[in-house]
Amino acid sequence: MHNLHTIYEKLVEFFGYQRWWPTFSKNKKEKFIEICVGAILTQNTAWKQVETAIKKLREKNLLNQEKLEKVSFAELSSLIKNTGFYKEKARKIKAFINFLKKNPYEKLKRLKLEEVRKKLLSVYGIGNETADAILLYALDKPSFVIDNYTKRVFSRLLGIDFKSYEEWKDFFESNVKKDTFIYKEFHALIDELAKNYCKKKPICKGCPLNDLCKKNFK
DNA sequence: CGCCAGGGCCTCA
DNA sequence: TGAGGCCATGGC
Repeated sequence: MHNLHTIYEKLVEFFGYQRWWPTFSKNKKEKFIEICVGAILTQNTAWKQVETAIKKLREKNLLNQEKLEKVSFAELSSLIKNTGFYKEKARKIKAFINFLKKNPYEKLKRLKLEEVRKKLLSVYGIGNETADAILLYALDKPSFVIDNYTKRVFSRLLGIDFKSYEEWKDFFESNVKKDTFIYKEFHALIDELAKNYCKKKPICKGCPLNDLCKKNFK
């Protein structure tokens, strides 16, 4: 049993609450769509690129189910071009919108986490991380999100290295209090640490977790 | 110029 | 079930 809460609290103290997922939309359903689309667009892509693409979609008033269904593949892919893998991502967004026709927001909110997770994973372009991001940030269900940043930070920090996504997820879910707010913040804070300090080439000077880190790069 | 970014699918052992 | 190739643009 690792006390991950000590790490969590140090991160909160250092970076402050992150209030993820960052969105422009205020309307509840638009926000839902924006988070899901953003989760697809950010696959292996810097968030900065996603912001500009989301802004373009928003300016064209495309951030709703009906419009995203109608918009042509060519227009959609051109609007998200800057995020890379743009044809793949346009296809993925279309697949997700199609999924929503049979599984609207209200239904997903009502269903149990595991049931929704299984459904999401069956959609083209939604893998483990994207599914968990949608569950946690778009549907407010306590599903811990594992990304490459999480693996990098914690393999250095604790000297652990699990093989599968499920093992990583289980590790966090069995060692962190099952709380949607904490799951959201913890993941966001891990990413913040990874972007600013625990980079591929780590910058250990000034890292808030220096005294806890096994690697202790100097 | 090369490396990297809030992954996932497909193929092939 | 795991490793490797592929998708691709933009920031630094």
